Amino acid sequence: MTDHSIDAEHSASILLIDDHPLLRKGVKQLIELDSELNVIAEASNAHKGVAAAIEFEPDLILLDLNMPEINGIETLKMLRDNGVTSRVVVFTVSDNEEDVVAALKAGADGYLLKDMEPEELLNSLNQAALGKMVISDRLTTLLAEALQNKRTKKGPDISSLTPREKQIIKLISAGLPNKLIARKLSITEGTVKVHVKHLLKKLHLRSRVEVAVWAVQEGLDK
Amino acid sequence: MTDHSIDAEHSASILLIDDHPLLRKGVKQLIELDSELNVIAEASNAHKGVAAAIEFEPDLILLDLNMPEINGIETLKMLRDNGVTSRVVVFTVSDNEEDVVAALKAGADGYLLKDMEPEELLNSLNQAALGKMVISDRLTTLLAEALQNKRTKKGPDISSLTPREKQIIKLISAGLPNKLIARKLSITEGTVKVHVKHLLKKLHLRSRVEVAVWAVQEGLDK
DNA sequence: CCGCATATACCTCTTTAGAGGTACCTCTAA
DNA sequence: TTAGAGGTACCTCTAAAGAGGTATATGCGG
Repeated sequence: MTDHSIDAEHSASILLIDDHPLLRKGVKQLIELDSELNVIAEASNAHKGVAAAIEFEPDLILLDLNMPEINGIETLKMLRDNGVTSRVVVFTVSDNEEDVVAALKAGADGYLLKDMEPEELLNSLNQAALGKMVISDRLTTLLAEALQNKRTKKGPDISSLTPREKQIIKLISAGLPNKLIARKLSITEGTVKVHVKHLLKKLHLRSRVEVAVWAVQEGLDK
Repeated sequence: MTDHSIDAEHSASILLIDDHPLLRKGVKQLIELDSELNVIAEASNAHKGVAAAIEFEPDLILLDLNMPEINGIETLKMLRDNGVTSRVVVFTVSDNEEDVVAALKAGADGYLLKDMEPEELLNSLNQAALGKMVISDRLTTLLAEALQNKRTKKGPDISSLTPREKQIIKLISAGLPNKLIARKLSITEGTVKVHVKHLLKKLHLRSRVEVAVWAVQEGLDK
């Protein structure tokens, strides 16, 4: 019994989703070299991956793009639609611009190429587990060009928000707790929580703090 | 039994701190006309006021400035030092610039003059209860001048923060929960909570959301 | 007319945040 | 050398936040 429950505080749990068993094996062995990282589950396709993500709630999901039937982008959307809030890092051989942009727009928290150095991969995964966006260095130029061409700068999509939700965002950004928001709008706190929940899902954000920061940066807080 | 527990969600509790019994009586009668506002306690001096604030945890505190022995500004500082996070609105006859600036720098959430119209007072108190800063109209010019003369624009004081606390602020602004902050700094979640607690007290803020918004607006989030 | 989106309400449940306290260690200034 | 500030750790306790579910009323476009 190697139940190191104390380590639970400090080691990040990882779910691998990739259709190549050999690659999963290799990545798993590599990751196990790092005491801060821990592979808690593996999945060979989108359906199994989503199920595993829901069951194990990993801190981090390593997701392959080129999978049969359902590709990585679709898998990522399925994960988000099923309420999975784990950090998702795409791990693929494709340095195709469309793939990179599509993954990031779909809410990926990172995009790593499979030909990177093992030490670099471990380092990147640690950063990702800590909430940092990780992108392979080779992609920076590509990303810069993608941003120049299309002003796709919007991560979250404001247009999908209802008037009520925009109203809630302003109040969150003013630092008000749900109870005060409820009083101000003359609705119950429970209803405010529903709106906040919807907001987080639509914007692919993880907490009201991220909503507030995003709103202030986008100038939506007034 | 008139236990309108349902109204508790919607009516703001108020503590009056003023050394004039007659004025307290008058204000209380006025406030009781508004079903959204409810005077739950009164105090005639600073000590009783602080004790009452700790005991009743009112949503809003109406605070007189000109009191014998301990004045309103000192009372306000005592309240904050004792962990009272209620909204505090100064209610006084003084339109003296030093008083206004001192009250606001000490963390007052409003500054209302006693010669204002009753309806206006009720309206202002409702706004204050909802988290809005309320200032009597007559003071706007005065405030503008005060800001021109001294660049006293800093509400919270950044200089009092330790390096560790500034570090925590950046991570909060990045949207990280305490657990991830702890991992990133290789300390325990409990210790992170201690730092956050100190931050909130020093900056006179009420939640990590307010910290994040403030940091982003001040450009401290990087 | 139906189906869908929106807004509201209420419910349970778990996790996160925050207040309060004690304690220990290190460094520095009085 | 002592006192204080800063950082860390751990403890309990309450409140807030968020996920999940069900349900009702309204308005609007097919």
